Amino acid sequence: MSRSIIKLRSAIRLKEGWTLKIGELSKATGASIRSLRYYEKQGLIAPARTESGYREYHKFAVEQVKTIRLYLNLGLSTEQIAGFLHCVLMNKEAFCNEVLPVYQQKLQELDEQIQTLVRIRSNLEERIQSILSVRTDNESMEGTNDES
Amino acid sequence: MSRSIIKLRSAIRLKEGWTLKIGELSKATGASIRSLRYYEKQGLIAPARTESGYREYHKFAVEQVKTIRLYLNLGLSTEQIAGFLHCVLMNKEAFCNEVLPVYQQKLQELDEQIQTLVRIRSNLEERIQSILSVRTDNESMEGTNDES
DNA sequence: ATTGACTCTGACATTAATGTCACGGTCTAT
DNA sequence: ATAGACCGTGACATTAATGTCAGAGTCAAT
Repeated sequence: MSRSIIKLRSAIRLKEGWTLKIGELSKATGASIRSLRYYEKQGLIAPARTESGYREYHKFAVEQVKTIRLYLNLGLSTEQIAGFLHCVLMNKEAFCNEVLPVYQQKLQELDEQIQTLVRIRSNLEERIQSILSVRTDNESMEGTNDES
Repeated sequence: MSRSIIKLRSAIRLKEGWTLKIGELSKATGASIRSLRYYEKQGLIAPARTESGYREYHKFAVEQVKTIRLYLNLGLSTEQIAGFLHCVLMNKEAFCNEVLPVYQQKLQELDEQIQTLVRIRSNLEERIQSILSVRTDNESMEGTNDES
């Protein structure tokens, strides 16, 4: 079909670097192709499409995806990220009012999780010490039977 | 069919309290019926069956289930628990050699998880402080156009 | 006998991001 | 035009314990 149009598009893409295909974006960002498609389904990124259906990412998508991954690494969900991504891509984070409440909620969740883990850790530590002290006692009275 | 046998069995159960049905065990332990069946499938508990197929738990099963839940609350998996449950039900924990390595591995996992969460927490805290300080700066410049 | 409470099994759902596979279309260099 | 690399969609899997439902059988009291 319209070969000439496709060739023109290709020439532009190659010469000016305006767009990336999904594999190129994946390499540029470290996100897997699978993840890039997932981010799109979650409404975090909306690439254009070529006539043949290929995703066509603007070069700014590289920074956009890196930003998404930064927030994911903070433990935020794609849904939470979707709530302020549009703003933070255009402004400094501090000027996006949606960010702070999400951060503060996440901070509270983290504190609860840490507290839980630390409590379990203490319990476990005590039990280990208890076992070790019994072992020490028994070593000092050589002659008793260990069992599994 | 053999009504007399069933009646005899029932009489024994009621008079001596030798066995519990699953609902009774559930109430006695706080574990849901669903969970009790799950523990059985995971090999943690093996109730007898009546002629009609009902689970028939020995009264010691109450302590057994409470023990299982104690270990689950320490974050151990049913598979790990299965590895030493038999021993700890008959001996003191300290005499079961399978326990300590599991505890130590779990302790290490906990330390890693806590470390990760604390790291994320610090990052988040910094970002929150950064946003708050920007907000404060802007408030104090109310009406001025100066910028540093 | 009937009823209501209890039990049985088996199956599907839950959470969230990612991996992986199958099958088929597109692009590009030869 | 053909091969090989790339891309598309859709589906299933992953983890672990638990919830929930459906359909059917059992028990006990009337």
